[in-house]
Amino acid sequence: MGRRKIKMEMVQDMNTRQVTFSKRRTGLFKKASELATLCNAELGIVVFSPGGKPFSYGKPDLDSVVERFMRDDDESDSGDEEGRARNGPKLKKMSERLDSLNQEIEAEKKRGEKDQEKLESAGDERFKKPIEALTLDELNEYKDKLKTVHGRIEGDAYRVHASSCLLSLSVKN
Amino acid sequence: MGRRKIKMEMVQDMNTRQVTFSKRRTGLFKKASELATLCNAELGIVVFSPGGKPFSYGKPDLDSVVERFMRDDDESDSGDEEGRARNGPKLKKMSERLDSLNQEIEAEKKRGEKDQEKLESAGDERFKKPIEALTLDELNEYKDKLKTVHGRIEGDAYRVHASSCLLSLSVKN
DNA sequence: AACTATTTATAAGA
DNA sequence: TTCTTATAAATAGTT
Repeated sequence: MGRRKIKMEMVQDMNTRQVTFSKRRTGLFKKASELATLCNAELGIVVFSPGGKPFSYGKPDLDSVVERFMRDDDESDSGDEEGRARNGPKLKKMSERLDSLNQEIEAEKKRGEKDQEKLESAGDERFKKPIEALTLDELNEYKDKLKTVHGRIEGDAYRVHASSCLLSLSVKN
Repeated sequence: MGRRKIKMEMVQDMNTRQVTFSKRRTGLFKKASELATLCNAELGIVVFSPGGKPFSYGKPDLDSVVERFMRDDDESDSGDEEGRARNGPKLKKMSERLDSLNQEIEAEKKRGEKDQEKLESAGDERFKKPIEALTLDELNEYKDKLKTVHGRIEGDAYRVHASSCLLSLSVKN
């Protein structure tokens, strides 16, 4: 659709890839809003840029669309394509999902305990209380401490840890 | 993009609208898969046709994208447009969401009790035990009974009732 | 479901 | 990042 046809494979040059993402994300959201308007359809989109930043579009809003989809029992015609579409996290799958999150949380709690031991020996006594009792601010501090203790933590694994703890907190109210 | 330019407003003719939806949904999903491929990006889309049928696309799959988005703390650049994009149901909002669902569940339980009274007087004793103790199969039977008792139940309200009960069950494990 | 005349999206380049 | 423009791609109306 441009000066020349391009191969449908990941754009190698990082710069070009970012530019392509930017342009095409804009185009995709525009198409989405047109579809929503022309057909009075509800829809939601979530995209992560190559850099990991989240973008979203929703009509009337993402939450309601996702919720409606979750609630819908299993009878969706799903799209397909290379990255297969699926019958989303329908109700039945919600429990599996929650289970898996809880397992993650449990696992991370244990890891957290080990980290705490290291922290204690590092002299900081503030984080001895159970992780559920920490405030969000404290959790952020804790996060930084953990980074120090771990030395070099790969971003992804760390993110899971932190978000699992946060989720634990929010679920418990 | 066609024989002539069209106004960006809901297509009036039902038939044309359905055709437009079909063509454009296909186009949208194709654009999505191209974006995902070219930029190695994760993305998920959910759309409801004018007839209310759900369609979805996801790479690697819708679940993981939605989950990742939910976990992501608040720092998303969100898109915009007429149907505003939002910072989705981020972690903090998850608890509110759960609260609201729980309230729904509580309300529906009470309604369920009244229904049960009617059911009892209708002679069926099987559903006296607390709703949490019912199996999914029993719940489905119960569902059908309720339909009978209620006479004519509007689809949407009923759907909320049923899914709330199911969610309640799954959340309790 | 296929076919095109047109409108749109966009790859390069500035 | 924003704009320009040559070209590829999507699609509105038609068959």
